[in-house]
Amino acid sequence: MPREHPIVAENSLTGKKERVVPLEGSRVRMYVCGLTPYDAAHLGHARTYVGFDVIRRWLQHRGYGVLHVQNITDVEDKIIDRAMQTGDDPLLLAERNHKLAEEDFARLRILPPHLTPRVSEFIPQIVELIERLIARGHAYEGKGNVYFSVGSFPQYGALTHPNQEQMLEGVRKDVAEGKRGAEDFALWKAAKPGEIWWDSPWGKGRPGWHIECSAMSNTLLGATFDIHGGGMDLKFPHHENEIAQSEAATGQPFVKTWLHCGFLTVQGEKMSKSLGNFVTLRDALAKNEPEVLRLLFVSTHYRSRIDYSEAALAQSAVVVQRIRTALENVEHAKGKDGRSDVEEHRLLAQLDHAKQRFEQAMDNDFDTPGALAQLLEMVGVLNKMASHPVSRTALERGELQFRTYANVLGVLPGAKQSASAGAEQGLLDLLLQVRQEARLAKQFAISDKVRDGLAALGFVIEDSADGPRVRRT
RNA sequence: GGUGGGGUGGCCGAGCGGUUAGGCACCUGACUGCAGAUCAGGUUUGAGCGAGUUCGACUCUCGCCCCCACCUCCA
Repeated sequence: MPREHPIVAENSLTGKKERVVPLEGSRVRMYVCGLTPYDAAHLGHARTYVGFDVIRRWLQHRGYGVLHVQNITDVEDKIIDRAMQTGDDPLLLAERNHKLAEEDFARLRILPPHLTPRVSEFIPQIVELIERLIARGHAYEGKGNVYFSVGSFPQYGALTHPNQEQMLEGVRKDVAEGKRGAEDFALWKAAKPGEIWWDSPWGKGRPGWHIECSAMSNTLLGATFDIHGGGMDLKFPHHENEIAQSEAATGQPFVKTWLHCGFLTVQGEKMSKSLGNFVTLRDALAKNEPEVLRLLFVSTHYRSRIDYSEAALAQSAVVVQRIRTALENVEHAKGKDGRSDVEEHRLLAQLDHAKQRFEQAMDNDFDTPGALAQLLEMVGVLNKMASHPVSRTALERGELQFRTYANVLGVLPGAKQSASAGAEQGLLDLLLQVRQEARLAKQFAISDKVRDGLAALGFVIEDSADGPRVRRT
């Protein structure tokens, strides 16, 4: 259990930075609004989930036990529409897309949530919650639909402070059957012909949007929990309605800290399926290392907007390569185990300083750009350690520290295939040997021809004090 | 229109009432046959505009301009 609680985070509910102190011991209960998997996951989704992944990793690094629940909204209008078009079973369609998204997220090194509840698995809990809301006078049935009575919950709007007009404009016109207050929203929708349905005390139907998150979080995390997150766009009406449903049903505060991620934009516009300007995560992963995408995401604060572009991605790739090079330099330096000296102590002290500032940055509302700056500071120190060279012990200590913090951001690149295997490796070694001999004989035209030729084939040769190094592009 | 967030050096992007953010790009030097990597240093006397508070503001206050998001489904 952490001895103290150094982390502060900006709570969307209050707009202020608040100390993160778990409601119960050192255990943080976190609910993140997940995907509605009617289609492939795109980079915008990736941004949000990497954001919460880093938050979770930092909480864990600080000694908290995080229970991470992230739902899958597998019963929803868009899924039903899509399934109707293709003739698919809506639940199977959702499950299929979810599996694909899960694979993508895993490749992005996003830690899987501990629980991934589906709406279709929580129908009894949802029905029970709606019944409770009706019993408490916060909901009513009309023509097979059930609505939440916004008027019965005077505290409505704590998160986004919508005015009356907004609440009225915010309602959906197509589900107005049997509705009393224009600002009321659906908890249960009567089934239309051909739609998926479940039996309920109000007839055949399905849950409205919003209610599933209240039912699932209440069942899995309790009436009150620590952190609830999602994209900025979910604040209104989704999260506002969740608060109303949950607090009206339990009479207890719903969530202590609300965290919202900013958007990924393309040329200044939000990346979304409806705008058609999205890049699927799968495509992005086919063209970029996962660490490059993560680095792009963490180089901006989680609440800020990230403008996606090829140029930004290219810049991230350069930084990832810089990290990889530093680790390679350290690896090579380990072979020549130097002496501990004053310089070594100075470098270790610099490393320690960067570590402290990294921690300060992360403690301060998960300031990943600030933390990244310190991580790159460590890269510089590591390179100095590699060229000094210092003792093997110091190198190993430095490397371990660096890896620990790089892992918090999830930007530690995996080793690239150093070269190749079998006969190819033999040919490569032979060419390098011939090139070395040419260099020693000052036959630079020949040695450069070998280097250029190999570069064209994807093998970059870099000469160093202790021989040539091969890197694959 | 309402609500919320923001406008920082060529580009990306933080913190902070006075002390170098960091990266990318570019230039110079060291190292190298050259290149690359790395290190050292430098470039733009940074802060949308105007006014105010202050010994001092990029950081606080007010006004104006502009951008984005939410207000319909949305991560």
